[in-house]
Amino acid sequence: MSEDVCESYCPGYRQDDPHYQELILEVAGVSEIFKALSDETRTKILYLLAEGELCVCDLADILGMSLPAISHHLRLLRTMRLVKYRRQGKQAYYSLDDGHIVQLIKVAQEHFAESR
Amino acid sequence: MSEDVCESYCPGYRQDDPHYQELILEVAGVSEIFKALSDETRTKILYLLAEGELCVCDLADILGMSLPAISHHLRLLRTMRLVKYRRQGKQAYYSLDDGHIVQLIKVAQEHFAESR
DNA sequence: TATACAATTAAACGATTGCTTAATTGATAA
DNA sequence: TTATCAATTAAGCAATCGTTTAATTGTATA
Repeated sequence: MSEDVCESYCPGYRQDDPHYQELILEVAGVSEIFKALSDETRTKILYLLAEGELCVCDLADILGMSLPAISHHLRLLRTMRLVKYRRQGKQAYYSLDDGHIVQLIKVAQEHFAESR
Repeated sequence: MSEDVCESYCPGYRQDDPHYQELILEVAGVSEIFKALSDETRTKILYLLAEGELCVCDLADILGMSLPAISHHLRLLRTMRLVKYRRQGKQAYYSLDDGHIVQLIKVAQEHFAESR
């Protein structure tokens, strides 16, 4: 809890300064987006769909995973409005619903490449 | 497993096309970065440190959490080379080691704001 | 010295995550 | 209709995660 913090605060930090509280409000909820991308399978799914729509079994084949596993991830991405789908016959074709996400992946990609 | 995929593949997808395998290699490992940001506390820590260095007890005070909890998160961010620290007296002052990360947070912030 | 305190570490826990297998739904084709 | 197959859903499970409490380390000061 916040009771057992040091009593001699660091220079530059004022406990009564609302500045820091405003800062953490700015990023509240943002990590939800990162949570969607924190799983490698989901990052790959989104990156693949950036090329064009794919059905669930194709994704399962490309990623070497089971249909339920992929379907599970797609449901999460669906509820987050990151992907959309259309049914055609037996298949369900998934595509990106939010193109910005791929930009986010590409930015992270650059950082990842630099830090090697 | 990849055995029970549909045998009638979707139009546009060729199983023997190496293109998709190359694609998923491009993003392999990238989700590590997102994992670091998938926890709201860690996102807030990085965002706070973008303003300037802070010691552990200040972070604990600002975020209303215990010292061990904050220390735990800082260790993870440290091993990922996202933050660095210097010791001065009893305190340990943490600061950003990778400024790019904040840019990543800000990009996500825009997307988050747009999707509301 | 001895005491105080910031910080880290260790152990333990409850909650969440990602996968599996099995059952179910929905749509096409025989 | 019946059979087939893509996709989803449900239940169960191991592994991981984030926190807590307690113990430990390291530094400064009385």
